[in-house]
Amino acid sequence: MTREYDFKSIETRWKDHWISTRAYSAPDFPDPDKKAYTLTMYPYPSGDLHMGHVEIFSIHDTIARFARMGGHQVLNPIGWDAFGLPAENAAIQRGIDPKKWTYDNIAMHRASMEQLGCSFDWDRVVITCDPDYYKWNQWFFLRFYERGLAYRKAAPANWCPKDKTVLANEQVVDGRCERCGTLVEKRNLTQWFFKITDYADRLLDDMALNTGWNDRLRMLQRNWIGRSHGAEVEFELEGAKYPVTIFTTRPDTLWGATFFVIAPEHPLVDELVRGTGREQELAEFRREVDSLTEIDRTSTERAKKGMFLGRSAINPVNGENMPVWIADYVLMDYGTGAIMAVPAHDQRDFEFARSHDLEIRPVIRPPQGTEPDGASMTEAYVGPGTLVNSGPFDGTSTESSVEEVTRWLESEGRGRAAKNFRIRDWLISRQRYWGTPIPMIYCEDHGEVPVPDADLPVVLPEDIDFTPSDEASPLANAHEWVTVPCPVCGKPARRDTDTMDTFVDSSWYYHRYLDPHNDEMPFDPEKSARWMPMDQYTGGIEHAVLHLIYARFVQKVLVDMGMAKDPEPFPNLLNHGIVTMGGKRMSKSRGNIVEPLEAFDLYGADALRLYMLFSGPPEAPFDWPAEGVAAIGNVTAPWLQRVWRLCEENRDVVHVGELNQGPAEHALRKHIHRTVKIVTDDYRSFSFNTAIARLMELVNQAYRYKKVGGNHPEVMSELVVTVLKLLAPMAPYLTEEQWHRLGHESSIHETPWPDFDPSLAALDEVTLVVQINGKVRDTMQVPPGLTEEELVTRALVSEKVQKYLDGKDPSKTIVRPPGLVSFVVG
RNA sequence: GGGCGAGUGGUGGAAUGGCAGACACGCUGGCUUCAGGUGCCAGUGCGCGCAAGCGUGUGGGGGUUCAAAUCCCCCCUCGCCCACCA
Repeated sequence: MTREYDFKSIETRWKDHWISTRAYSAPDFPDPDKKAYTLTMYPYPSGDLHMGHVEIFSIHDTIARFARMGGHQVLNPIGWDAFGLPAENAAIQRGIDPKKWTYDNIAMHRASMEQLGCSFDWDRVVITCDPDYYKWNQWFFLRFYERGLAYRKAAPANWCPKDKTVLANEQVVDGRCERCGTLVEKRNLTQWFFKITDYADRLLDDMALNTGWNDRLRMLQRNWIGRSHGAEVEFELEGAKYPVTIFTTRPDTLWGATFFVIAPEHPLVDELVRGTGREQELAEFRREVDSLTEIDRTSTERAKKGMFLGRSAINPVNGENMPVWIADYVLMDYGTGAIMAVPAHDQRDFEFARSHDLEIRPVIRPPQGTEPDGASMTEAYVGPGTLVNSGPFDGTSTESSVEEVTRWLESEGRGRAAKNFRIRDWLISRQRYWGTPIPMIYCEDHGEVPVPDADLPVVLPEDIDFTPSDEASPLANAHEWVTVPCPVCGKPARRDTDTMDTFVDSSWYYHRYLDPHNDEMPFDPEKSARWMPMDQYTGGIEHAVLHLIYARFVQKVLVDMGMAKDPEPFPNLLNHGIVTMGGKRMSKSRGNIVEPLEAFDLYGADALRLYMLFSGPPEAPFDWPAEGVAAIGNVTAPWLQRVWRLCEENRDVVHVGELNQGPAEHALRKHIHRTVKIVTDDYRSFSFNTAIARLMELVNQAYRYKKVGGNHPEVMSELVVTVLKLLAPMAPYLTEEQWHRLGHESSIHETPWPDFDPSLAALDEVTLVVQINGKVRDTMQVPPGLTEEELVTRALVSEKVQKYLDGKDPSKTIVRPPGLVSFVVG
């Protein structure tokens, strides 16, 4: 009796069963040879799950379940990135308690994850807004402070006027706030930083250890860290007490330096201008620069503005005087904020020299042609060549000149080899409420005093007015909380009222899963070492320069603290593409949301999972078709029905007697074993769409076999069991249900992955393709394993081939076993 | 301005030097059905042809090769990253 595939009751039943039996709980101490730590980036709980989550969870859960069936002990935890602005904004706009809002959303998320069939270990949930978690953010902050890796400084910071908080450089995209798109302003503020720049070299060099990263991600990080090699050179400046250091990647062009430029904000500028009578002019120039937005200021389209300071600098290589300028194209926060200008060989300097009538002196002669002439050049020459007008280095090739000049500078005591980085220290202070309080106290007598470990956590006060303002952080409104005795002297002091960037939370959470209930330490390094490094991480490419760079940095600090052993935490990372509809990110205001709940209701979790997996490779972006959820009803839902019926119709087949196979059975068995081989490879390379395609072919073949009267019990039994197992990681519910209907007591997800018999998986004929002059002229079926001579003989038998050869002998014959012969004739 | 990636039927995609379009969706026709839906079967890149077949075809142009979606050069389009980065 065939029963309908009632996915609703099946999915609900198994979901509850897996939860109540804690089916996916992992041990603390796994067998080192069998452990597999699979993780997906924890979500931010703003509302319920959306289709982007569904895609990543479908991919990720398939990977975790495949590892489990492959005989691994799998740790597959989940948690929530629960601090952050959306909770606070919901609170401000709708008067909801941010904590309640967050936990309500987490509950919705969790229900949807369970419904989707995610094999998470629910005993290890980590929620970052829980004091048991953020206590350890504070503990790490104090350890960083002790190691000189957390420091406070006044600096121009990126300020988002809408969110009313500062942002890290990584959170500013094209001069705008990454979250809300508002133009970012610069503000001078005293803020806490983590010294990620100390780790810049290691962050770059250790990337080689991340063998399971794609090139795109590597490149994004490399660009962001932005290491360049060159030299630091010291210049004496008239009117300055100390020499000024510049960084250049082209020390070999030093003899072509004809002026010196400093950033307008450089602290030295006031000192230099004092007494030159140009103070008024300077103030005006700065006002003009200040009035520009960051976007305008850094636009290469704009003409470069500058002002002569009335001072000169001495070129250390030849003692020449060069005029000192300030110009808006020199940036305070890159390099040293000062440059030597070589207009003949740098396009920016060239443009500036032309518009301000400064000398252009070529010092590189191109390999061909003549020495450029400064007066007639139309653009800077940046190519290779031979040094000229360069004192002792005349005649040196640019291939070696950078190195040689640097050595010379070092021996003369005028400079040294240097590296420069684009990456800035990580600004972690936020002037917002819903985050980890920074555990520092400011005392009139003792300055900044760390909160003693014994007083952790510094708990976020509740019931305060958290409306943000331009003047103070919301926590400043918690007057009773702010005022605290100084840990040193006991006199009244004030707490830091800023909270930490939420990326601090996510930079070490993957260790907390390994010891989630520890109240003595953030995690026991022993326990962590049993599961780390992570075996497979999955997440979005949008975190390429945010989470992934911060977490790698913190991991390296953990190594230095002796709390971790692996320099790289995530050697294998799978990036999934973004999910859109009509090419646009789904959002309520656009009305282009495809709802997971509707999909669960109409087609079931298995059909939804399978649909996401079948739509293309995991890395590719995924654009929902216009029909929305209904697409599932056309694609994977009917196919699952087909699988269901196949199982039901063959449920009663049992092993009976000898395996007397006819040719049809033999062909079908071969198909089964070939499918196991190919689908297993597809799983390993995350090619789930083709794995599903191969399973569809096998199921089609089974229906065809039955249609012609095939009914061999053993072969059909093997087929049904194999299809169920190969499908189990992707469609966990249907396969579990059918597994039990076949009479098994235990879960299909705990059974071993199927093996294949290589002799059955091998093809027993191959298609021989015969080409003449590069065109396919005939194909024929031949046994595998023929020698090259035999293949040629077979090819020549063909009438079509003979027709195209037209009696001529091939002038060339190429044979590529197992199935290609190519003739070339006259 | 620099760098990286992509461009294949009506659609999602497959093939990474060796039969282009696997597997699906859609569409067309047929069977089942009172009908709709479901289910099942067949066809489906384009051109000519009743068909067998022939030609043609992976953004455009050129090249390498017996053989190119795949490798190389130029161009176009789209996406992403970096960007007055010294």
